[in-house]
Amino acid sequence: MTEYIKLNFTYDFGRVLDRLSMDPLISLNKGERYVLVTTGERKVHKVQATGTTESPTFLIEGTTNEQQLQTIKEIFHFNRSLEPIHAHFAHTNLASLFEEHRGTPIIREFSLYATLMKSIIHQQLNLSFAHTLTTRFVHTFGEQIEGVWFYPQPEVIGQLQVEHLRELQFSTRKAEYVIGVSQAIASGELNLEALAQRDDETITQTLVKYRGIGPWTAGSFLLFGLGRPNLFPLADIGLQNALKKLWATPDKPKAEEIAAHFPDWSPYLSYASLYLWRSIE
DNA sequence: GGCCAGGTGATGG
DNA sequence: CCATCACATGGC
Repeated sequence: MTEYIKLNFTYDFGRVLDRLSMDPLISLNKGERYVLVTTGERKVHKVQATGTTESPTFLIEGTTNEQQLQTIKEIFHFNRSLEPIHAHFAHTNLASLFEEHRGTPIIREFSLYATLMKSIIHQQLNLSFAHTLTTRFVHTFGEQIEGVWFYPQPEVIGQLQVEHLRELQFSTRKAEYVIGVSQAIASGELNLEALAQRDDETITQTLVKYRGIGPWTAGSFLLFGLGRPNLFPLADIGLQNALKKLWATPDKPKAEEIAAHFPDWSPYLSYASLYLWRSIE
């Protein structure tokens, strides 16, 4: 069935498509203003913008129940207004940044498992090679449904040997990480859907017990997997570079120098992170 | 050719 | 507990 959505806040879907188009595994059409969403339930949903940035409306195809519709709304930030966030940053030192990127939402990854796999694969790699590796991973072990690629299921990856991923040019360590985390999920020891109900701190403490998941990856899971609003990954090189540029300093700011602004930016640190990343893309 | 990349775990003090 | 280092490979 097709659902119609109308938002009562500024929302720039063009920017959303620009962002999503950086991921080679996502099918979208900028001209026709739609993206095909591949959820963890292995269903394809078409989300198409029909309105404007100031008066945003959307058509959502392929949902068969209310839960799926809610998932889509959460992925696209349709259920949370951006206005309070812009109002909050209007009187901070990031005001110009937020004005420049007005209406940019946090877009979540399409599945929690995919979030972890993608984050681990992307660790310490330049974006170009990271995309190559992720695409090989999905094309080799994933599944194509209705012409769209889905991430593999954890059961499939959990049964692989390190050599299988080495062939795709994974490092030995990265292969171990990906397989190990997949095994934990496949066995039921690690239940991401249940974990998602807990608070940020509990989720981080649970995830970092697994080899290959450190603070950065846990932060990515919270921010991009769950859309949590108050995350700022201090260790992230991209954010350090973005602030260096914004503040026009010769060196990257130290963690303490960045953290000093957290009181001003909270409880929306995630949006500060997101808009800073945008500023260097 | 050297340094870096949307880090992490192991090691040694 | 903190600083340092190996890891693995492509991009520039």
